[in-house]
Amino acid sequence: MQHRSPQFHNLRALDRQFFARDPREVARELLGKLLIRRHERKLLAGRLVEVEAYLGADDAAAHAAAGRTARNDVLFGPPGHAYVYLIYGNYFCLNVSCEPEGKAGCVLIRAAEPVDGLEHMARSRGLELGSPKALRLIASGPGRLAQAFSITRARDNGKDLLDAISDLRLADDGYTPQRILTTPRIGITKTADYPLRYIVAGSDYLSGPKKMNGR
DNA sequence: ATATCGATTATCT
DNA sequence: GATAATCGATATG
Repeated sequence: MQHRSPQFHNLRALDRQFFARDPREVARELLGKLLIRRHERKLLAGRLVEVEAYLGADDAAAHAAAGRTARNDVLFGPPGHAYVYLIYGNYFCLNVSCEPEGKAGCVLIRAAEPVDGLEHMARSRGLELGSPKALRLIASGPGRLAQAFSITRARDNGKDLLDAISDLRLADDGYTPQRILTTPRIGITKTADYPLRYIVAGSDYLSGPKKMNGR
């Protein structure tokens, strides 16, 4: 018997053209969309509440700024694909490639509200679901989110996130966030003043200090 | 060949 | 609020 979550009514794939645009537009419109993962026969899902745009040569904080390398190759490829990299030797970060093929740009997926597969994600994060704070710790940060969804570079870098068959994808269930705020990006030193972080106002599942979240 | 630096997080004080 | 952990990419000699 297949369990079907009520949140998954009217699930639509996103268009390739949706991602073939400036990362700033894509980032803003990605808020509220679903990240969906199939892992070890489990369905995992989260609603995006925090993302950041990274541009090309004119954005020194972007991995693409120094040009195309083996590491960032996906950023210069077709839009809508996963760019996964290791950060600080400890965690992975998930990005979606943007812009038409040949031009670099991406959106970093920083936080999501857990929607389905909470038990499995909590276990991946080493959390006990009993405590009220556990929900907030599942995917409130790029490293945490990758861990919750079992995302690694070896497993996921380069994957097409629009393929309905893929075990990692982005989809639209028609939900639209009420209010969106922009702030400077978190954790960078170069071009640190660009307001390229987009968050769902008032969400309980954001990363970073409260002052960065409009409170 | 060696040193430094991160698009972070957990665990302290 | 401060710091250790940890390793690949990049800078420096």
